[in-house]
Amino acid sequence: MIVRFGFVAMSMMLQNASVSRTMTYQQFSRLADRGAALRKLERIALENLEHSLRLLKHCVAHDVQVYRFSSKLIPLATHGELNDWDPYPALEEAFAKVGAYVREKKLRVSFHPDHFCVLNTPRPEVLESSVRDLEYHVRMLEAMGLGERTAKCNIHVGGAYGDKEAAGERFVRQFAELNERYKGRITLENDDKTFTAEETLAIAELSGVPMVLDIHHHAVNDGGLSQNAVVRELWPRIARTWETGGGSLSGGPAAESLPPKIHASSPRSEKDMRSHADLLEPGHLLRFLQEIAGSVPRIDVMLEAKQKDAALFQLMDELRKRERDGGFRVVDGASIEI
DNA sequence: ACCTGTCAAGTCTGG
DNA sequence: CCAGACTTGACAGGT
Repeated sequence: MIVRFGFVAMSMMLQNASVSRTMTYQQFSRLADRGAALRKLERIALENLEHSLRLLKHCVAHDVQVYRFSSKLIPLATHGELNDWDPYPALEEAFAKVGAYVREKKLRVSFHPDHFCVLNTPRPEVLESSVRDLEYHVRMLEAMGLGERTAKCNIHVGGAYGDKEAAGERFVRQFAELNERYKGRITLENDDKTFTAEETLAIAELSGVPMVLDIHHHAVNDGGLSQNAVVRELWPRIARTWETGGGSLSGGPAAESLPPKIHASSPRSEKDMRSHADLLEPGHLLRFLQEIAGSVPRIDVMLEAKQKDAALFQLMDELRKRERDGGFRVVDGASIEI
């Protein structure tokens, strides 16, 4: 099984390469000339896109093929007071350039809309803004020219609202009502407080979307399910959610589908088990990979460590040291065979 | 140059 | 019903 490692958004190694530069709404609204203010937002977005391309080149230079874009590429993009603003004429070229590079280098990229995108909310106005947030992310992938088979938006199920079962059912119901354009883009990830891996998987299966297993979230929110049971009972089903490439309605030939993806991070400390540590302690991840090694030919691991790319390269250093008797082979700067 | 409170957005808890 | 925590990178305004 080939394991590729990736990281999230920013680099701790490149200087002056922020991919999340922004402007507060208060600052925006203070500018007298609204047109000029919008041009300023567009210039910030262009800078974020240029830096994203720099990040991708940095990835390629170090064999990294898995990368998650920042969600903050276009500042204030989904703000209610800016509904009339279309930033794309100014950004089309920059997005196309990023997308062309992704395709040329065959990178696997994604977005992770954050906790404001809650598709299982009981509040209509929150659902509406969640769909707007989804539209924002999907539109960026489309502007990059990346198809739904390869470029996804990963989200969580959402809140429990005092009745987790009903909340899960509401996700399935409200997801089913979404435009096909969004459905084919979504992957679902278990979270660290509410929806466990088992619960998330059931919802992902009903919705026909791939599931991203976060093994750190599972460790702190396992719902009483042992690590063994995850490997034996859950993993084969999780792997199956990836076989159609996402969405039973939009499923295509398996050859076009993505390898399963998991998230890995280490707890910050014994007292603070949920927060992410600076680096990844490889023991837990290696044991998990070892146990599922026969199940799929490829898997991608998104590292969610505070030190981002630096943590990935530190991990690879560590893996090179353990290679001899670790039961795996280091393939290149960002992948192993296990 | 550096530090601190704040940021558009949601949910949960505790008062 | 409302304030504060949660969480994150970066801004904004101060020294």
